[in-house]
Amino acid sequence: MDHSQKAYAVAILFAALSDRTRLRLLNLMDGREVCVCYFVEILGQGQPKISRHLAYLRRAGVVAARREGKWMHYRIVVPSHAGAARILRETLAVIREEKAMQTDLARLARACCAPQRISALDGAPLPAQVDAVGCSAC
Amino acid sequence: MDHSQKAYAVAILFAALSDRTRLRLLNLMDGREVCVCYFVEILGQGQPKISRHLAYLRRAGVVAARREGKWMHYRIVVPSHAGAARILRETLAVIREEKAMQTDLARLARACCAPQRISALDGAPLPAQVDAVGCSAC
DNA sequence: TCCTTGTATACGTCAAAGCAAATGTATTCC
DNA sequence: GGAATACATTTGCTTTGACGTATACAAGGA
Repeated sequence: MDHSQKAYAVAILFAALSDRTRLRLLNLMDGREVCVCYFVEILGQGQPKISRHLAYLRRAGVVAARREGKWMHYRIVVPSHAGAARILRETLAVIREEKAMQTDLARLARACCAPQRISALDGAPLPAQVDAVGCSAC
Repeated sequence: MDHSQKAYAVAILFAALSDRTRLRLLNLMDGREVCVCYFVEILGQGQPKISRHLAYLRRAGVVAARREGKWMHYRIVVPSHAGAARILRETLAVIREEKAMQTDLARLARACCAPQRISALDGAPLPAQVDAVGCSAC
């Protein structure tokens, strides 16, 4: 889906960013490609709920998914609308400063150190650093 | 209402910004204090609709209202949450570049030149420049 | 006091979006 | 091939929000 030419691009981005769970997901994906099972573990919320919010972000063109065997990896994509890209970058910087978001990241880091100690993550691919790129589908 | 201490401050701001009409209103208020009747005239939408969106922005702590006789003036207030303030500033800068937003501003400028030629604006107080300030109620 | 004007809110309707629980699908392991 | 795993989607329900219409409120003038 490409909202770049629409005058509504900015409003659509804001709708995607107007939910706490989605902001937490984006914070975890900031600079990383993360497997769904990590989101479920870190946020401590049901898998269907996580999946629904990821689908919302995907429809809004804010994240992209990649399949690797049975695992799905999500990463942030830079919106093709330049203004939306600026706002997203600023947003990520702002939420990074929140205590709760730092807690999420700390939990992610800790889980990555010993994923085999968390049964749900045993065998799952580790989050990997990525550089922000545009969506290949756009 | 003070959202500054809530972890939800950013999500609440985004909800306020996720509507096209509200973005247009904010764009018109950028640097100006504007009377409701001008919004109705420039956007060409029903007065209750405008009023409801202004109330939404007020509840979200993004704008403040001031009464002058029977006229109500609205202006942007800088959110007390520092991150929200940054995002709002960035947002205003982004939408300012949109063609449609510039058209709105041009219509506002033209209406201000000869308000007496537009019956709905005859006698109404002109928009006046303001500098962005915090909400006095906070 | 009544009337007009400017603005706000209430009401009813409709669509979107949130959640939990259940079900479906794709992939891997044995 | 069959079970198990990892996600996605559907279902049913509730909440939220956008809209138009109608009405209430507030201020100023007759």
